[in-house]
Amino acid sequence: MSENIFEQYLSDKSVFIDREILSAAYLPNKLLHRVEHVQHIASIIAPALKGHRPSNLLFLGQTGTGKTVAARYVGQQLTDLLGKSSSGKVEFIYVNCQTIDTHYGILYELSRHFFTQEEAAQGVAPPPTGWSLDRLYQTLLERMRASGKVVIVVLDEIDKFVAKSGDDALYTLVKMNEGDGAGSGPIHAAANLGQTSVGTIASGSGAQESKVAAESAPVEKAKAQPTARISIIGISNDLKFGEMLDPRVKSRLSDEKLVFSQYEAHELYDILAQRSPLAFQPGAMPDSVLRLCAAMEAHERGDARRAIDLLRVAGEVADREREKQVSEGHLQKARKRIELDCVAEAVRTLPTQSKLVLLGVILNEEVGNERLTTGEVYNTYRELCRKIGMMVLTQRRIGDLISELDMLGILNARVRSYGRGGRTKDISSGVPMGESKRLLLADELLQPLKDFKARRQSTLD
DNA sequence: CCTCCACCGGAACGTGAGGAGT
DNA sequence: ACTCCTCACGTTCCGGTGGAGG
Repeated sequence: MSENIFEQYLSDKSVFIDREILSAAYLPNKLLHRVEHVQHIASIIAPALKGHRPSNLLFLGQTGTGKTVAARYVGQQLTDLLGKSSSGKVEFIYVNCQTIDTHYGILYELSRHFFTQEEAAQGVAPPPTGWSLDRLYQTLLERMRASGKVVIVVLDEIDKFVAKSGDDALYTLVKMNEGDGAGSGPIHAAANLGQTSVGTIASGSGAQESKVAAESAPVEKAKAQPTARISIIGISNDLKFGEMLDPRVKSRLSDEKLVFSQYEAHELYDILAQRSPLAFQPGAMPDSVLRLCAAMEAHERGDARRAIDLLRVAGEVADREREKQVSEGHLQKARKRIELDCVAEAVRTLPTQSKLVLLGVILNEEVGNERLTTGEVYNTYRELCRKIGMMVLTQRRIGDLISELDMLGILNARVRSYGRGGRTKDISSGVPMGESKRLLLADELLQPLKDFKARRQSTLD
């Protein structure tokens, strides 16, 4: 065996030319079916070119409806243009709040655009950790002012940020450009609402630019210092985001709201057809497969990202089967695989207690116990806990865990009444048994349960 | 129509971890 | 180092309930 085991893969022909085209990072040079959105956004942001602060924006819409790509696209266009005219008076910053979700983290991220590497080396620039929030905030604010730039910050998945750090944190961001003629009205009301942490920061900054937050003597114009001009574009796939926000944040953030709706089948098709020739070898991706892919996804959620993923995975399946062309069969297999991956991921990342509950259900079904009730699942769960020395939670709590698993689609549980038999949940597993059991037992803690058998319920006779 | 089972699910409370300010 | 606050996760308590069987 002198052949290298990887050689075959090297020499293998792939259906792909460039797989990256089908990744989330790829930004097409023309955005299909979002032309109006993009133009609207451009018209709102345009004042930045003249040094004015644009309104804040909120993009709402479910996943894969083009929110992020639209924002990035506009940012790209903007920086392209400024690159040519070399005026560089606008700073466009994209932050994904899924990875950066703390108050400090975001301010630090912004600061990185305003300090050079030398400054960071000299210790002048804010470090990734270590400073107090207040100091970081002040330093950044000063630098922003001095730069004279209009700063446009995209906060993708802004709901994650708010969930983690609270709307206070968001408030301080939105408030960075206070003193900017427009929208300086409601500060005083806000100051009253202000909670401790924001209170200190906000009033600190306010005092410095003599735009006092304390309700005494509001000085109307503080012209002496240049003000920071920040505009925030928030992106959320929670359509109700904003409603739950503190009113003072809400009123400032959602100057303009833009809703992205789901793509329809023909739109998805166009999007796929735009990328396909760049991503696949000529002839490797038949039109019929594109149409089917678009139709399948449109039927589910109209999520362009998923449709593109699906196409990529289908290509990978075809590659593995050494086919030169992607077929509808590959597409079906790809869909199954993606689905399975989702479930597997969900099961694997469950907390141990939930895993035990799920395992309890599966073990019961294995020995043929149908019609599981909360009580029965609880009994099995308790035995499992004892076996591995886990703390046994109360039935009340387990009831909640079962409901959570139901919401995740991992279990099916619905409340049912059996008359004198009582009112309880009717529980069954919603995932393939064998596969899930294997995943659960892969957890070290659950290893000792390998050979555990649930007791047969002595139900009806 | 009334009972009564085996839970459901809301509310209030306890606890420990972790972040932020002093 | 210390205090204060918030949050996630659980517990205890308890009124509520759909519907088969009397």
